[in-house]
Amino acid sequence: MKKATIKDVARLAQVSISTVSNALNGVNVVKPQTKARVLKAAHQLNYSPNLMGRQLRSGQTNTIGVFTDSVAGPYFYQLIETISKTLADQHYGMSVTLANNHTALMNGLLGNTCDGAIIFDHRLDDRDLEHLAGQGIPVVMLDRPVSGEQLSSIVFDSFNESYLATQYLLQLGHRQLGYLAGYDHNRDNHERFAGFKQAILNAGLSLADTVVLKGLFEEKAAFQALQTYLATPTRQPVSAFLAGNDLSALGAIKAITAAGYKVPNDYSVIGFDDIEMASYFQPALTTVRNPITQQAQLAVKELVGLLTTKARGQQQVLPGKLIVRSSTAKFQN
Amino acid sequence: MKKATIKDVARLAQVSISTVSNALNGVNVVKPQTKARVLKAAHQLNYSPNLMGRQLRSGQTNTIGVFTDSVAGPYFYQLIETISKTLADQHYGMSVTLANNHTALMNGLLGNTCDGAIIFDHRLDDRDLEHLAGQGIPVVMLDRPVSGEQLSSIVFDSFNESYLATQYLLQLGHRQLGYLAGYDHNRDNHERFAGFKQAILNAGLSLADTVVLKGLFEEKAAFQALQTYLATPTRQPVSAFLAGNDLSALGAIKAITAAGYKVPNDYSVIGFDDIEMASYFQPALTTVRNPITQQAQLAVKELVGLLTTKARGQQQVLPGKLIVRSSTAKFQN
DNA sequence: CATAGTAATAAAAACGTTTTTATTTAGGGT
DNA sequence: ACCCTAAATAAAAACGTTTTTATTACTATG
Repeated sequence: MKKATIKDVARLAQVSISTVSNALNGVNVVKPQTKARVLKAAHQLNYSPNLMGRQLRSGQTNTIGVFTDSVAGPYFYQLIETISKTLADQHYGMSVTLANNHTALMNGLLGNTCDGAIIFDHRLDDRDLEHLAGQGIPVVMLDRPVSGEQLSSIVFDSFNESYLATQYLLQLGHRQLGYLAGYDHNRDNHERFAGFKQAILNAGLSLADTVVLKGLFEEKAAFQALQTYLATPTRQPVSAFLAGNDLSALGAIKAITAAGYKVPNDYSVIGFDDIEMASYFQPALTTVRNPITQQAQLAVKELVGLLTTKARGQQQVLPGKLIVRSSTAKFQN
Repeated sequence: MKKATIKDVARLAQVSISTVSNALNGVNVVKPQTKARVLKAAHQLNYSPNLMGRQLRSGQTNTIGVFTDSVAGPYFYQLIETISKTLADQHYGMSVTLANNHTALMNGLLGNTCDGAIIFDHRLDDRDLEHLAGQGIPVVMLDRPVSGEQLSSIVFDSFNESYLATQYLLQLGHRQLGYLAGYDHNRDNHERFAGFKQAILNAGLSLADTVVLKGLFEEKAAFQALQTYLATPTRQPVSAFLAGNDLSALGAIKAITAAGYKVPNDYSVIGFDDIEMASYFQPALTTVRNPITQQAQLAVKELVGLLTTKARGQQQVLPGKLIVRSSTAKFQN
C-alpha cells in the first residue's frame, strides 16, 4: 500500500526511469507506443510524482508562499482569492502560512519551500528583508513600501486617501473631528492618522479639537469605544468620525444609533476599504475604496516578474477612491 | 550570493557534512569544540537547511495541509487560527491551499508536500477519499462524516441543532416558518433544512405553510431575498425565520428593519454559528453556537493521532448549543 | 606496550526526481 | 551487406539532506 514511485512505474512498463519521466512530462522523444505503455502503468499504480524529489532536482517549487500574521477580515480573503486565482493562471500554486512567530516565519521563507513570497506581516523588519534578499528569495511586500534587489512593494496611498477624506468632512462644514484608530503598529493606520491630522492642520484648525478613539479595525472594539465615548458627559464634542476601516465604522454607527443619535444627521462617519457590506448597510457607508483585487493581481505579476526576469524590485503605490454614500452629511447645528 | 548548503558549511568548518548535520541537529556525539566551529560557520554563511532535501530524505514534512474551497467568512479564519496554533504546539507547520479546481486539489494532496490534511472542500467525493486512503495519506474531513483506514471526520450535529432551534420557534407559538437556505451542495445547509422540516412535521404541521428563501450564507444575498419577499403582496405569510447561518440572519434582519418591520416583534430570526457580531448586533441575535475552536483542536489532535499511531479513523459529531438572545420572541398577532 | 573498546569524525548510501550523457536500435543510402 | 546517422532508450549524475556504516584517534586495561 506504499506510494508508487517512478521506479515502480518503470518496472511495470519495462522501461527505464528516464523514459518514464520523459513520457510523463511530455518530452516528445519517446515513441508513442512506449509512451502509452508508461501511461497505462502509471495509471495502474495510481502514480503521482513526489514533489519533493522533483523540486529538489529542478530547484524550483512552482509555488509561491503567502505569509501573513492575520487571516481575519474581508481584506484578507479578497486578497487571497485573487492571488490564488491569478497565480493559477500563471501555473503557480499558492500556499498560505499563518506564521505564529518571527522565527517560524523566517524558517518558512528560508526553507526553499516556495520560489518567492508575498508578505503581509508587520513583524518583518529591514534586517529580515535584507537577509531574505541576500538569499535570493524574491519578495513582494503588501504592508509597507520597500524596494531592493529582489524586493518590491505594492501599497495603498493611505496618507493621501485619508487626507482627502478628511478634507471632504471639512468641506461639509465639520470642524471637530474624531479618528477611530486601528492597530498601533499598522502602517495603514499610521498613515491614515497622519493624513487626518495633516488635513486638519492645513485647514488652519487645531488638533486640540480632535478626539482619538481605539477602534482596533474591529466592529466590536469600535462599538464599545463609541459606546463609552457617548456615555461620557464630559466628552470633547465631535460631529464627524474618520474610522480606520469599514468594520470599525460600522461598529461606530451601530453604537451611535443604539445611543439614540442619527447617522449622518448627528454624526458623519467615513470608513476605509469599501467592504461588501458597506454599500447596503443602513445608512450606506461613505468610505475609501482600496483596489484590493488590483493590488493582489499586481503583486502576483510583480513577483512573477522578479522570478523570471532579473529586474530590480520597485515600489508601487495604488490610489484609493472616496465613495460618497449616506453616512456623511453637511454639518448642522 | 547563492544560498549556502551543508557542503559550504562543512568546507568552512573543515569537517564532513555528516558532522555538520549532527552538530546542527543536536545529536550529542559531536565534540563541543567542533560543534561550536560548525555553528559559527553556519551562522557566518547564513545557512538554513533546504527543506526539500531534508523532507525527501526523512520522508516526512512536519507540515499538515489545510485544503479548502473558500476562505471567506468568520468560520474560516476562526478555524484556521486555531488549527495553526494547535499545530504549532505539536511542532507541526500549517499550509493552507485554496484549490481552484479538483485536479489541483488532488495533486496538492498527492504530491507529498504534507504529512496529512484537514479538508473542508465539498468537491471531494468518496472515490477521491478512497484514492487518498490508498496512498496512505491521513485525512480529517470537516464538512461531512466519513471514516476509514486513515480517514476521520469531525462535523457539527447540524440536523439536531436545527431541529431544536425550530422546536424552540414552535414553542414560542410560531406556526408559519421560513427557512433561509445556504449553498445548495453544502452539507450543513442540507442537514439544517432537514432538521427544520422534521421538527415541523413532528409538530403535526404542514410544510405547505413554509417559505424557503435563498440566503446563500451571505449577508447581501439574504438582505435581497428578504427585501424581495417582503415586497411581494401575494407572499405566503410567515412569522419566524431560521437562517442558514448568522451572516444571512443579519442580512435578513436588516431587510426586515429597512422595510419598517420590527425584530423580534413582527418577525423572529434565528441564525447559526454565533459569530462575534451576533452578540452585540441590535437586536442581539438568537443563534446556534457551533464549537469551532473545539472542532479545530479535535481535528489537529485526530490527525496527529492518525499520523503517529496507526489507529483507524473515526467520525465525531460535535453538538451545538442554542443561544437565546433578543431576535426571537413569542408569536403575537 | 599491545590491544580492546570507545569516542569522534568521515564516507557512503539513500530518498525520488530531472537532466545530461551514453548506449542501443532502427533505417536508409551506397 | 555495411556503415552512418537519427531515433529511441538506458545509464548515470545531480539536487541537499539524514542516516547507516566505516574509519580514525584516543583512552584505559591487562
